[in-house]
Amino acid sequence: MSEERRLAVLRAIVQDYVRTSEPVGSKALLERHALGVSAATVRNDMALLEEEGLIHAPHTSAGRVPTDAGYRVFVDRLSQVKPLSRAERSAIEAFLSGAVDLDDIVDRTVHLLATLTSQVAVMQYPSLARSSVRHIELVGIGGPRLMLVLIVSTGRVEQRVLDVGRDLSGLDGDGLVSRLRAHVNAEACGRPFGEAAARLDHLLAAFPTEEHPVVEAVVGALRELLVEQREERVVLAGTSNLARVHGDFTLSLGPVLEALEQHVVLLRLIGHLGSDQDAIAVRIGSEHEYEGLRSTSVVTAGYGPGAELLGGIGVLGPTRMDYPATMAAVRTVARYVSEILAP
Amino acid sequence: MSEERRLAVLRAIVQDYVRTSEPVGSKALLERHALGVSAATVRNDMALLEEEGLIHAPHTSAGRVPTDAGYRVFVDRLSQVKPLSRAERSAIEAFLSGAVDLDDIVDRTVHLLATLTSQVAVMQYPSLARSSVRHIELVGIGGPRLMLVLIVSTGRVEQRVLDVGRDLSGLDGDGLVSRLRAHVNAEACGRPFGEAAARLDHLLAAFPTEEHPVVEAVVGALRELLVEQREERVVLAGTSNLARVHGDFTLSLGPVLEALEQHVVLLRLIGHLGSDQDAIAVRIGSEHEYEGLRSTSVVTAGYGPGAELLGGIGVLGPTRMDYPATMAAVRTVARYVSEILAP
DNA sequence: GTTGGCACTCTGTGCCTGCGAGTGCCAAGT
DNA sequence: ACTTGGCACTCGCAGGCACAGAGTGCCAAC
Repeated sequence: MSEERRLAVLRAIVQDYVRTSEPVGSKALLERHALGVSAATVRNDMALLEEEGLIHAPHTSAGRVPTDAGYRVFVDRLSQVKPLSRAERSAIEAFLSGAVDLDDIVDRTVHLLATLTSQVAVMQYPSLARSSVRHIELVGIGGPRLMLVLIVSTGRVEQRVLDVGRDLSGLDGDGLVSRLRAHVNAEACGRPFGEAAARLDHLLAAFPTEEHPVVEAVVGALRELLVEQREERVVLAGTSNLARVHGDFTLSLGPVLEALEQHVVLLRLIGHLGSDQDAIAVRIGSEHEYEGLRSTSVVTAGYGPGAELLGGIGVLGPTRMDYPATMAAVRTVARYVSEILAP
Repeated sequence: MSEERRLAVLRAIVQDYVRTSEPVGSKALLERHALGVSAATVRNDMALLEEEGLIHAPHTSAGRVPTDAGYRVFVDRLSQVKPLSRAERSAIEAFLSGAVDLDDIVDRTVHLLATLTSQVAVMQYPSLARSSVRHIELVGIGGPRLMLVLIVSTGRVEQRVLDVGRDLSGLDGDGLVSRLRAHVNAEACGRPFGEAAARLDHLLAAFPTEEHPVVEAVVGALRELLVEQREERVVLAGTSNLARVHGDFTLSLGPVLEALEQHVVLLRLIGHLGSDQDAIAVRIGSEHEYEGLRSTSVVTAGYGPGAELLGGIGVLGPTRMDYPATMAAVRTVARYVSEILAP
């Protein structure tokens, strides 16, 4: 019994099962794959694979189905990411480079990935925490209310309205707002979030005492925006693709849809990738922490210009998915997004 | 045969069917509803109702199920929106008033509505077209690139980066940007979109000829933002509730999920409401234009401060839904949102 | 116009059977 | 020490059948 052939059998089983979504038997295997041995031998190998926990028979006398562990071995040792065709690559590039906006980039990317893989695509917005401040804008919007706009190096914009407790609409107010704007930008512009937040502390000294309440309100709100690195947004597309897979296999949609709604869960999913830029992470079925996703697999990659990691994108589908193709799609799209974000 | 009683029978059928989701027979009806007549009489009435197309028997000798037309009659003539309890109302108010942000308001609203009704909730962002300009900000972000930020009266922010074809980073550039900012705001601030866009045309005259290309680029981009009233965003929540209903009834999820992904479809759904602020619109099953939604019903209402209509919210569920309760929830939430957006 | 009764028509369920796919194991071959 | 062919065995699944139950439609009587 060669270890090598046994793994070849596993590979064949995974490939066939992904194609047909039906348990695959020894005979069917021989028809589609030139293994050079007889059905009986394959059966012996299958028995061993089952003992190792890599495949599993739904009932006595049905074909075999890969287990999560089986897919794991397949992904780690038996498959290689198959590169996309030239045509696909240029189509991707064309589609993505048409984007006008950060929102638009994100939007196009998830849709692209969803169509490309016919599965659910997820993308994390370029993370605030890892970005720097490009500009801060203050705008009086009537009465004591002030709008803060924070423009991030990635092109993302965060805004918040706050009440400074004093009417700013007069000329005095305008002057104060202008001075604030200048000082705030001088301290924060171009710096990464953590640093910018720290430097804002020294700002108070530059203003007369009677203006301190206003300055403090503004600085406080800005610190919140910067430090809190709040709600990292996630966008997804292709949910309807879930219905398709639901059709031909027992995948209860409820828990999965719930997971997709809970952005915290999604962020964990995408966030937990290694620091390595080019690595593709695959989480398979029971490997998931979140219970509702135990019947799905997720393929993720990080993106960002150069070695910097701004966020992650990924694809979610049934454990029975075409891993090589999906991994290729995710990797390629991640690369193009990185390029586009590179300014 | 009194018309009145026949409708009472219809009402009873709808109520029972909504509760049990099983075809309701004449005998079962008598047990739960005091109609004061015998089963045979009910059967006669049912036969007539069926002739009118208001109910329908899945097979000979199963109970009856309301048709879409039946639901229509029920909604229009047989039900009244049942007001929410005091406790519910104050819970809603508390939850919504905790919002800090426009994004947050929208987010909380959809989630609230989804939980309240256990169905899918949809909300249209306060529409740009019906809003006015609060402020426009121009920010040079290095080289020839300029960021436009449009702040809308509802608190929404739209931004776009554009290339003006000339380096703005020097002192000259700063001056130009400042003048542009001042002029643009003078023309557009406080005006509704259409008007603001029109007035921007006269701007060119205020600048020396050599600056015209830059001014034109900026004005062009602004016009696009204002006029194009592009992508009106829609947010939804509660998708996982679809799985529940899928469980106990034949509702193929695929087309519905597809519809939910196509924001254009959703906008149509919500947008097509009468101009009347307080009206609740109900579209039932086959009344939908979009085919994928033919097995669902949608309850929508408009919102906005005073008589102004800023957008719509709605709930989507199976035709077999609790219309009075859903309508009550939608209406109440719409009112609170209007209040919150009022200031 | 209402009621009770009766025959009829369905569906859903449980049970049995036969079929076929696929396995496990064994004994023989290389 | 593997590999191979053969054979008995095990299940799941589809089809056929009878049976019970729910519900209707219709009719004759009130």
